[in-house]
Amino acid sequence: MALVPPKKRRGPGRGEEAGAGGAAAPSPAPLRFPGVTIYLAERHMGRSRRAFLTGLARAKGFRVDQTYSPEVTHVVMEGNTAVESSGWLDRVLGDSGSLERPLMLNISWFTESMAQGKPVPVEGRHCLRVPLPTRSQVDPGSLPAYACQRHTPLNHHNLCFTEALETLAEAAGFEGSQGRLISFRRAASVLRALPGPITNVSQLRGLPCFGDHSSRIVQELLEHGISSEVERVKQSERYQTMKLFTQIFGVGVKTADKWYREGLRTLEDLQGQTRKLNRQQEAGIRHFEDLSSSVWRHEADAIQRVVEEAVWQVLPGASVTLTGGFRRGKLQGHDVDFLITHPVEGQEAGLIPKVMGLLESQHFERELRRFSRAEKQMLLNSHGLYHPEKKESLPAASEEDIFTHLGLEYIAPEQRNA
DNA sequence: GGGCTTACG
DNA sequence: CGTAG
DNA sequence: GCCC
Repeated sequence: MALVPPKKRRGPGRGEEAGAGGAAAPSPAPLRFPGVTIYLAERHMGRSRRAFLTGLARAKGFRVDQTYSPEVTHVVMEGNTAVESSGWLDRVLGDSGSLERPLMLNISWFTESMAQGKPVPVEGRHCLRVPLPTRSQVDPGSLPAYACQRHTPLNHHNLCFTEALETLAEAAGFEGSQGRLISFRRAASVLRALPGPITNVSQLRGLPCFGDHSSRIVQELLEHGISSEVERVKQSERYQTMKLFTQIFGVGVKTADKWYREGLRTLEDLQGQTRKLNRQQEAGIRHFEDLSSSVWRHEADAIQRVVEEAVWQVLPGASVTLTGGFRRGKLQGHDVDFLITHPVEGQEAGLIPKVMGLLESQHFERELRRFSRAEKQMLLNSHGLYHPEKKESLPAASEEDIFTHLGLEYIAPEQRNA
């Protein structure tokens, strides 16, 4: 496995700006969301509104391009119909890239993202509604029955339907119906592999994993834009509580169900009494917020560089590879997975504790410098301590000296696993 | 009506 | 019983 | 719930 080269920071690549007619860009904020490039389709939006929205987004650190290019990840159109959006996309993409199509979104995704000051995860309601009649028929029959025989992109064309089916799968799991769970999941997976949106129930004919129930859900969504069954499930106290509880690290369906039957409903209910939580669950609740906050791809890249540095100090020649969701192209995740290997089998034995120790000592070092600056107004570097106001330098003769000058008790290296 | 991923702590 | 990819 |  090749070593991962230190990645160059991506240039801003704000897209061909400037053009002649573009509204004078008032010093846009630095780009904050690598991996998200917005294109606002002017149709139904109008030039002035488009310029206004562009300025708004750029001020919040979004990249907004004035012309369409393959780098665009999110196309936002005013209005709520995809009837002309697919035609629009066909025109701008030409025959070239059938893969790597951008997300086609209505203005709700844009306004929600502006309100939150960050790109919100794309959900079904953000997608352009697909009208009933249309050409672009999906060719069934040829779709293999196993997901491992199909190409399944992260971004696809049937989010409204897959979300609904995934909800039913999840709810089935909460009721202990593993069979139903897997069936709904397979049906959703099939839709993720289709080359275009389902626009008519007839297109489900012949697709694997689609029986009466899943087909009915899609039909309801096509006809009413909503499925009463799915809505009922999402509203239910049972679903909401089970979802909350099973999100806790260390809590599965069995435990969540037991708690539900005992009448518990909220995280506070769980913390309330000295409930018999095991260590894992206790940590799961304590770090609930942290574990549910999201990590962006560029943050994962930054973490990779940190991990690489530490790993290479301990084991030169080792390779650190990003795996998990980010390897599959996700822009957002809730953890960062690495695979660490070395060409000589066995060399990696015992690596992890060593790397942890190294990172922790780095953390201790960082804390020492932060303490020095914040509490003592002194700058600490490898040469020693410096007081910028008094302009005095305190060369570091020994570590003990530094601790003494900072008024700290000396902490031996083996006690620095912070 | 049986099967629905698998290994590990 | 839980977690992981 | 869907497939065999």
